[in-house]
Amino acid sequence: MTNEERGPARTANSGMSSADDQGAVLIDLSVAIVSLINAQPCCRLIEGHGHDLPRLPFGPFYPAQHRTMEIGLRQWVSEQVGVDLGHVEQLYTFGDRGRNAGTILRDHVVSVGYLALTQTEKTTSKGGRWASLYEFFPWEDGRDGRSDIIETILRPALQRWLDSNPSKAHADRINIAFPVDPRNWDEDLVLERYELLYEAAIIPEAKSDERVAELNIDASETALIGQPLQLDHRRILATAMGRLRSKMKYRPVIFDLMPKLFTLGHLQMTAEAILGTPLHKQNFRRLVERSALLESTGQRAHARGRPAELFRFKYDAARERPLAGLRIGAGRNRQRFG
Amino acid sequence: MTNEERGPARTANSGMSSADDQGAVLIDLSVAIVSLINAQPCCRLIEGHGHDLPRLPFGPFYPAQHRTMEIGLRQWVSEQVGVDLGHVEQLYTFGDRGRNAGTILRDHVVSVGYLALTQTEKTTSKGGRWASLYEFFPWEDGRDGRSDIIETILRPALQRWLDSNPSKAHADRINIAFPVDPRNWDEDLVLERYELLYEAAIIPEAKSDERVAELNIDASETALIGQPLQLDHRRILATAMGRLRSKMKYRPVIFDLMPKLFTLGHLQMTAEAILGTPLHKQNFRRLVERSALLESTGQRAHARGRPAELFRFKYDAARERPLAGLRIGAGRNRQRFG
DNA sequence: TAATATTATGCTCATTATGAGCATAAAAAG
DNA sequence: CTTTTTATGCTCATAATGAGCATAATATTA
Repeated sequence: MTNEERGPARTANSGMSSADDQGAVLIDLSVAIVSLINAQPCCRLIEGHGHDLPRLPFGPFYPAQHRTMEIGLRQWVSEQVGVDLGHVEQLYTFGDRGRNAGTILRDHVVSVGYLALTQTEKTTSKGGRWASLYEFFPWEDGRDGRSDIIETILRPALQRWLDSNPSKAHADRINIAFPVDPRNWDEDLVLERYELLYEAAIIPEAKSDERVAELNIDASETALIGQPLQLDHRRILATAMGRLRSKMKYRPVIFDLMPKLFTLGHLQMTAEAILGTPLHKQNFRRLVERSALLESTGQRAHARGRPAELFRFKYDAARERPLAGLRIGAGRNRQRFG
Repeated sequence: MTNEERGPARTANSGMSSADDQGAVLIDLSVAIVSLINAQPCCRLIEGHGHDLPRLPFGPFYPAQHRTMEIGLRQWVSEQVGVDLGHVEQLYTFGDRGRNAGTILRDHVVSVGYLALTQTEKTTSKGGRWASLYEFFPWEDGRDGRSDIIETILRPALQRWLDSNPSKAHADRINIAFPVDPRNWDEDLVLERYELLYEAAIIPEAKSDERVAELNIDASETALIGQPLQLDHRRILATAMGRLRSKMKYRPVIFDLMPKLFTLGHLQMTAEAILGTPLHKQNFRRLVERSALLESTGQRAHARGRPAELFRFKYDAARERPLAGLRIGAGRNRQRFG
């Protein structure tokens, strides 16, 4: 009879918080709080002090105090960051030792990453500040055409990496993450792109990894490829951004970023900001109308140009079928920038 | 200056495994190992002893020994269960205290759930046995028409729950999870259905929850709505099944369940077994051919009927675009059972 | 051996979803 | 009053999808 068949002995008998238990671990909850500010998708950031880089808000999870991790998360975010969260979603649990090497964190910390959406008006702005997601991933913003740094910095650096270590698998990954034909760009692959750049030692955080010797990029170029963060927070942010982009297409989560009343133009601007890609206005309108997720108020918004109708998110419809989001770009490849 | 701004003090100074640290936690890795056996999607199960229910394989994570959780998982699964895993994917981290109440587990255990795919031939079958997923979720198998127990047992019980606690939100959830028109059945919603039945106190495991008073269903019917598992393992299994069904549609993970050579009929049977729904044979063939994920060997398989061509998974194609899976049922509602 | 059952494969057809663009409307800005 | 700007309505070609008809090639069995 193996130990497995008996069940995990350590949990079945006495206590488990004895100091010499080799499995004892602390749990941190890290959260990417995303909101839309001035047409930029932003996240909440806590300033670093001294030599420390900025970081995401994170706090400990005390299982004795909170029935679930999400409850704990909502509470300390509300208290310490001053933000009331809308949609909250668990992303991934990082137990990777290498990524914390050489930092303030000792071993045995596992961090659970979360994505949270909020609307800026619901914020009282206690701890930290808002920063655009594209400060960390400049190559992800393709609203005004694909960023130059892809061709001028990233692709050459990736090529150097590939040359020093030729492999068909690596070449394929580069072609998927950063396709030569921009029509094949897949905006969901935020994490895949980040991990590729990390593995290729282009991202400065890779220096902390025990498996990486030295960076594959000049110090002068480092500033151009995005703001680094503490620990693996930039990775968590990449996970959050990828998940949000992907989820937007089949669940109506975007409305957690919108105010009560909004125009279709505003909604489209929000979608474009998150996806980092321009959308065809008439088709976007058709999509939204067909989704039946909105209801029109009689009112109209006056800004520039022709006044637009003000819509409201139809909560009932959302509950009836949370299945249908805005299926943006679900189908064939569209032609972008034309 | 709040504690948040300073950074988590407890991680910044001395040790963290002191016995009186209120945040110390043990981490268990639980895994749904899925394989296809006799046209049934199965998972590896460890028998319970005495009063214990069967359970999923799970083992402790020792951060000092394994660089990542996945490495730790693969190792003890290989040693203790005797299975070499193919695709491995983290599902969710459960820190929910309520779900463990009244069980052998004390507080402060957080379990990280995994989905793993394997091919039965790679198994040496040390610990445990294989059990069909549909033993735990009989309502999910719609290959031969939607199961009777939906109408005879589940819907009446859900209705009783709704009556005792009327709410539009609950009514909507029922309609989404168990739509009256079978064409609206969404096979991905495995977890949503399980959680609904759990909340409605139809699933026996709900008895262990500190928030649930008594079951909403006769003891005589309990046996018909699936085998219960220890702790929250049935929930993990539901998460795994939902994730697998959903992922199959955009990533070629199904090939981790297939042998080297297979016919299109075999592939379709596998897809149907996982999805729990019949598929149109000619259209399935068209889909697979268009995906360009397969390459034909010259060989043919002789069984009953006309011999079928044997195919092989084209590993290169997969690497070149792991983006395209078998987009089964990605589009409009198909007519099932006609 | 001939008929039948069974599985595989090729092909058509109608419908819908999607990408793209033309044209017009209604306001603000100059 | 003209220009600019944003909103909105509509068409068209093409690709994807659901459904089914027809035929091929084998095993099974009467």
